[in-house]
Amino acid sequence: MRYSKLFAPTLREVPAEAEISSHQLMLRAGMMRKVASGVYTYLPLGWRTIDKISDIIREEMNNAGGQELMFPIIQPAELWQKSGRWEVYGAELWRVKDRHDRDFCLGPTHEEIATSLILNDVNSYKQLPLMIYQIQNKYRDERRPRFGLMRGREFIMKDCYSFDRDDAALDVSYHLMYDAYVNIFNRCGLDFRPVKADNGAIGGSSSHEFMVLAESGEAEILYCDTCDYAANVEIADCGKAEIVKEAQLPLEKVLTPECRTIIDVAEFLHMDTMKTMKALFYMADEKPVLIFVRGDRMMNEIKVQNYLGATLFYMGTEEDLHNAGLTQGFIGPCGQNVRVLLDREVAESANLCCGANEEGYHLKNANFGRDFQGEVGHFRLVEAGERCPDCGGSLQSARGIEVGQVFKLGTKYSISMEASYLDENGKANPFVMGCYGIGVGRTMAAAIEQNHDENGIVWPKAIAPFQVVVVPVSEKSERQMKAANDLYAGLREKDVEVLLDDRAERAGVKFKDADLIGIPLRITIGDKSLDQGLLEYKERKSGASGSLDAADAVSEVLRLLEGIE
RNA sequence: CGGGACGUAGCGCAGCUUGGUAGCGCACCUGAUUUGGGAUCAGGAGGCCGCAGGUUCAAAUCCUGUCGUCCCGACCA
Repeated sequence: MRYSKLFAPTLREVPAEAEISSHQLMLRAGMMRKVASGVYTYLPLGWRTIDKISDIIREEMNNAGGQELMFPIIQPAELWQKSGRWEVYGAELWRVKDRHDRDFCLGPTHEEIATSLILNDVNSYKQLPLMIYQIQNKYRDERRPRFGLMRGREFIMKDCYSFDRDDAALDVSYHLMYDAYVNIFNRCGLDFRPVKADNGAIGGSSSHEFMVLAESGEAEILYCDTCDYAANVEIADCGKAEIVKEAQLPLEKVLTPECRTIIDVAEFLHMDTMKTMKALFYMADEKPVLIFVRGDRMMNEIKVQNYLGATLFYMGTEEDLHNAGLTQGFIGPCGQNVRVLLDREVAESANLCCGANEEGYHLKNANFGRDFQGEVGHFRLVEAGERCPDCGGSLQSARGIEVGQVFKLGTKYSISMEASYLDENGKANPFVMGCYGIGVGRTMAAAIEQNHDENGIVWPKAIAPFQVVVVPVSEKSERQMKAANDLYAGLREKDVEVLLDDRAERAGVKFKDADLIGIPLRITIGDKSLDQGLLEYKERKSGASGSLDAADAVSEVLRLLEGIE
């Protein structure tokens, strides 16, 4: 590509709307432009990288046995009504009507469509396993689109669906995909970690997320410093801490006027917050429930919701609180009429302080079993520094960008959509499914988050829009242009993606742009070195520079490229 | 959806308090001089000041509404 013809409008200044590096750099490097909130045009440079990532994904998916196809974006409401998600998915589902006032949606994901395809065209165990995937735009009417491509309303996703005859076969498919994902993100040059994850709205039995480690990541992960345990904080577990044995003291009711928060109470009674418990009041499918965790801990909504199996789950309003007959600020588990969930730490600790269910009073030395009852479980967020649940090592915290997720769906969709196959005995069984997603644009953004410096993007070679940029210092110098054109032609012949900066710009501008758009290798052609029969190179990432023989430039460049990651 | 902020040229901003009909830097076009890390000078093009009402002789500026955008929280590739 000749730079003079390339449509890549670079910006010197950072657009005010962009907050994080990847968003700023994609705009500055002329890779994309915003059309509406969470909706973007990919310009040629951005699209080339999207293409490179897509190609890597395709190769690995095909190697794992996947077959590419293309589902429609527009999907009829009936399919979603059948699976039950037309109601459950909520406002995020982008609903549209046709001219006959019939309901459709723009696909946020394709479990329904995939299942309905298989339901019609796959009938026998002999056709299994089957793995189908596509790379396509997805639509989610996000409450808050954010950070450019990180969270858009329209985004490019690779989604894959596996159909197997039983759980054991699903295991095989799942691991094939898991390994393919590891390969994909490695090939994209990303520093990432697969972590255990919640299944969320998609449902199913188990799941892993692939997290690219970055400070700007929206997710918090915990990983063990000793073994390979790693999990999203939403579902992270921890090993047991030693409980200091303590004799149970008599229950005592104390006056605590105006002490409505844990901090107030702890200060007023001169005790540590870890000797208190706090009450969280939620509505689960319209029924009130109280969750108690130690005063210094945070409740884990996901774990509680999963435990309750609730679809509608939200923190109770003051009205809900009133209806349940609770006194805000003084809620305790003793003699409680509302359903009580106790974090296991609360059940295991002795002599905690809790609300007395009476305005202005708390109870000291409350003990599980003796003074209060409840369903015990793991209902709190695990924190960095706690014990690894697998090996007892220390858990570390990191932030990550979720670029992919693999799910074991089981029979959730095949049962609701009545998709089954006949086994050897002629008996109908529901397909056992898995689904596997990769955010392609998000992967690109994550790669930039992880690979940039003050001058711009530093692309990993595998996903750079061009591998080499050839920069003649002056486009007016005939011999520079001759050398540049020769090298350009030679590299193209070797299938190297090369950009020839033939613009009538000063060298400084060309260098700045080359750095900004992040081309891994730059070849500079100037009179000084040409006089000695040499060209100059500079590696974007390492900054390493030197000369190479002009007469043998093509093979020298190929050799240099070999050494760049 | 709750909280906060902002909409003035492609991008970054000033002007608004105290109303008088729009300005700066970058980018863009022409010419000259330059030419190895975002050149200099001269000339030029580009804006219904988000939109709609209202107040006023007069509105970018004051008032109301509306739309859009961004950030923080609850949700997810």
